This record gives sequence, structure tokens and C-alpha cells, in this order.
Amino acid sequence: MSMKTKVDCNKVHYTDSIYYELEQTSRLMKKITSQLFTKLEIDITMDEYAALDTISINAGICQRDLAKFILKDRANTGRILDSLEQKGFITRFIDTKNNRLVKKMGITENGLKELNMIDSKIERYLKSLTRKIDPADVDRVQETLKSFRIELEKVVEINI
Amino acid sequence: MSMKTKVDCNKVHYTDSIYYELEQTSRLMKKITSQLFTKLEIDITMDEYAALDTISINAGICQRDLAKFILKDRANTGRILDSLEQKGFITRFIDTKNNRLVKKMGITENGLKELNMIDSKIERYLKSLTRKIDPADVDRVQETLKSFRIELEKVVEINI
DNA sequence: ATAATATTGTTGTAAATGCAACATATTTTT
DNA sequence: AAAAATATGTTGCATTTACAACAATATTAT
Repeated sequence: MSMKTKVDCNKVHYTDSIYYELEQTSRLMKKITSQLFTKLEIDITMDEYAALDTISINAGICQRDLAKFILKDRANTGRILDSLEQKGFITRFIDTKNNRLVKKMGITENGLKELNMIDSKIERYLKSLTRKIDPADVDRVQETLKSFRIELEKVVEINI
Repeated sequence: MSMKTKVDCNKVHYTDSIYYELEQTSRLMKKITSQLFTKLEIDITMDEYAALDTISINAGICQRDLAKFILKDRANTGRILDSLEQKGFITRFIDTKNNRLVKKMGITENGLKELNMIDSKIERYLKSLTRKIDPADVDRVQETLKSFRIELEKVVEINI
């Protein structure tokens, strides 16, 4: 056996790493959710849905803080909010935060209705995805991912 | 305590689900890796890197099969390969698979050199990301993610 | 045999995304 | 007080992406 072959056999590949596994799984999950939204004729995007849910939890949040939550830049966060506002699911108002003028927002009655409607529509579909996995494993993965994400947040340069 | 408040407190939010945790962690990881590629002045994209690694493992793979591996559509897979070929990291050649004409590819000497160079450059940076996490947890998460991904692959409609 | 369907790759296009530049207002520095 | 730096949101643009349409070839159905 040549040295070259031996080295190649023992080589650690990026595509076998947890980083790539994470990306692949996430990409698949995103595609499935997107297909679900289309199939169920949900009339907001997945990003809008995530933003709406975040707003429902953090009432009166300003745009930049929301951007940090949803990991989008300020530009695209603004665009997502334009769409949600135009559809009547949120209201935006000028306020101050640390003596600065900011645009805050809140979910509307219709927005809450839409959010609950989507939740109830997708719940059983999403749950069925993990039916083959031990629920304890699911919880453990979520916990570890969260710890991992918190470590990542310390390292990443966020210029939002 | 009003019923409304009680219901809202017990509400299960999408943004607290493992699906969203997965997306958030993956987005952060991608951003960090991208910043690393810029910082280390690596002159191919992350997608090209993943494709190159996949090609190095699956010599003689055709474009469509590669597309399935890297979860891109045929169009963008072709574009990634155009770039890798133009940089001299892969060679493409016409061949047949099941009696069909296909474009197969292989990694070049320079491509392998580039791949190993990138691997050695990023290895310690990536490893340091999980230094606060128990290695056993990392392995377990990767295993569970893989099982999860395999389940997802059964559900998703892949028209590649 | 002819038509319909399937496989593979490419091209075109519209939407999403990130990034830089800008506008406005406030704080900090000199 | 004037200048520089910071915070917040918007606009413009170049890149990425997904999806549909197409071209070429092979298989299957009628």
C-alpha cells in the first residue's frame, strides 16, 4: 500500500464534519418547510413567519434588535417588515431607545390570528419528521445545538 | 390570570423548536466559515470547497449525482463546476452512465493541493469552535443529525 | 415506427441576500 | 463649539439561488 493511498484513506473530510452535517440537515429542513408552506397555501414566507413569531414574543422590539434575533442584516429585516406591515400583520411606530429614534413594532390582531393559524397547520407535519427519532435524542440535540450556537455567537463578527 | 395570558404562556413557539435552532446554528456557522475563508484569503467559495471535497471522494461522479450530494440544483452545480474547472482544480470529460451521455469530473493535482491547503488552514479554527463542548456530545449530535437528515431525505421532494 | 416520456446539462430570469453607501440624529472627542 | 464617531434605518447594486424552459439524447408506450 502506497503512502499516498494510506494518507488519503485516513484523511478527515470536511463533508464528514459536524459543520457540514449541520448545513446539509438545515438545508434539507428548510426545503421541506418551504414545500410545506407552498402545499398548505400559507401566504407569508418562512422568514416572515419566523419574524412574526419573534415579534409576538418580543413586543415593542426595534428593527435592529429584531435583525440580531433573526440573523438577517438591517436592510433585509426592513424589507421583511415592509411585507408584514403591508399585509396588516404588524404595526410599526416611531419611538426612542436610549434616546435614539427607532422604529418599533408589534403584532396585530390579524397577525396573531395568522400566526396561530400557521402554527396549527404545520404542527403535525413538523412533528412527524422526528417520529423515527427518540424524543430524548431530539431534546439532547436541541440542547447541545443551543450551547454550540452560543459559543458561535461569541466568535462571529456581527455587524448588524 | 386571564385565559389569554395563560394560553400565551403555554404557547409552543416555532422559534423555540429544534427546526429553528438548526437553521440559526447553521446560519451562524456558515457566516463564521465565510469570515474565515475571507480572513485566510482562500480563493474559492465555501460551496466550491464542499464540491471539491465531494469530488475528491467520489472520483468520476457525474454532475447530477454531485448535485444530489451537495443539495444544489443542476444549474448551480454546473456553475460551481465551471468555476472550479476554470481555476484548474477539476477536469471534466464526457462519458456514459446507463447508456446516457453525462459529464463526469475528477480532481486535478492542483485541486488536491488546494483542498489539502484549505483543510490544513481551517482545521484548527474549526476545531476550536467546539472546545467548550464535550466531544462525546459533538459525536452524539452529529450521529443524531445524520439519522434526522436521512429521515428528511425520505420526505423531501427532490427534483434535481 | 412514431409518439410520449425520461435523463442530463445549459440558459434565462425573477427573487433573495449581503454589503456598501447614504441620510438622519445623537453622542463623544477635541 | 466644532468635529469625529456611533446608532438606526433605507436605497442601490452585485452575487447567489431556485425554478422554468430549452436542447439533445435515450427509453418506453402505443
